[in-house]
Amino acid sequence: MRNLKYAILGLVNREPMTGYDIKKAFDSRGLTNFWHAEHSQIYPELKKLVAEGLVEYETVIRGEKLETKLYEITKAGRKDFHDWLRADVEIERTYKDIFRLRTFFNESMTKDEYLVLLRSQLQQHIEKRDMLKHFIDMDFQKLPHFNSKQMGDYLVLDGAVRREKTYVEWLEHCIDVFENGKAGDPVPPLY
Amino acid sequence: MRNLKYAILGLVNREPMTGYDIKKAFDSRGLTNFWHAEHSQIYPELKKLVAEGLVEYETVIRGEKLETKLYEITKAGRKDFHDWLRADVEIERTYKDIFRLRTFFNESMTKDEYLVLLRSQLQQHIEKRDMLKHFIDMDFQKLPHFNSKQMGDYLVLDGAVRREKTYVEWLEHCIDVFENGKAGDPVPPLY
DNA sequence: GGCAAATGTGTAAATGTTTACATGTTTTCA
DNA sequence: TGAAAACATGTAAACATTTACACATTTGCC
Repeated sequence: MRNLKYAILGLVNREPMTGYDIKKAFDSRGLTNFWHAEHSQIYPELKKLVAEGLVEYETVIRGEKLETKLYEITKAGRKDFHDWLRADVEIERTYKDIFRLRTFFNESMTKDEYLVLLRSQLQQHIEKRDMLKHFIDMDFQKLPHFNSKQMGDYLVLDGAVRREKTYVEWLEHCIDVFENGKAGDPVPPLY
Repeated sequence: MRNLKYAILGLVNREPMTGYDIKKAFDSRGLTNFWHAEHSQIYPELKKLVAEGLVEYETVIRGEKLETKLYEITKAGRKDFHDWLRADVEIERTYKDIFRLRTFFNESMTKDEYLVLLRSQLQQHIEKRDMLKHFIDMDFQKLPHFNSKQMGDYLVLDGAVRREKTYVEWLEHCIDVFENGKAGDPVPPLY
């Protein structure tokens, strides 16, 4: 699949970067919601991309003697990335989620034990949702221009807020079922 | 993390199963939305769990001579599983999603190229949402009883429907921005 | 000036996951 | 009765990811 390859190519396609910059990008507010990699994965991948001729680097001295490598995408890299980017692909069958796995097995807990877990998750997802909402309100008071990197940042942040919002609603629904629901009640309409 | 370990323990805790049954469970409507494993991962993991004394098996002959292994959880396995199940954990920082990664890089496509991708994703997510909704309407006309495995099935299916519904709304928002949005328009309120 | 935090780059080992290879039996349906 | 689909179990190799080990420089702040 080489997803990391294309994540890196896409970042380096935006502007020349060091491996450390790429790592920071994967830790950043927008990207970290739906992609991530450690530096121990990034540096070997960059090496591989150089070997494949998709990126090249220039050694830059920072300060007195700290050597850093500034990676730039090549023509071949840009072609490869663009082909990947435009590919129409099937949606993923599985989005792994460990808390939902726990929920699947809730029968092995008491109501109260499960409610403790639900409330903890709820609080965390509310905090995350509000933080993301705050970011979007701060940075995107106006719709970004098309074909700006701000547009990509905005759309994925917006998606992350929606995702968290829905996670919160689902957790609230689970809590409601366990606190107030009675076996035999009809399932409330979802939409 | 040993997530596969606990996914398998949880299934075998419900009832004795063969490796093949576990594989089918991971392919089933509810579970496959948030957890999955191939049989090449399941069989070695079962071997490991036996070595750790968390499950044990009985060889059962099916038909004339087909030997199958029916796995059952042990007391130690049940204890280990229950400890894992009740643990209060932090929410995941990253839920990887390749299409959102593509969206992050949409600046490198033309509007029309990106709209083709968006519409294809939209159609697939609509189909999935409706399929999941259909499942839930068929199987859960009444709220399942607490501490039944149907309750777990219901809650995660409900979560999957919500997730798909929100994914559809996000894709529609992206399409709307690219079709009708004008740079400088205010961001529509999200909630 | 000193110290902490951030910048910067790498490797090694362990773990997790997918794809391919490999084989055989049983059930279902035409 | 024959063929296809489902049942059933495994290993090997490649690929992906995390955690730990390892080291050095620069910046910001007190």
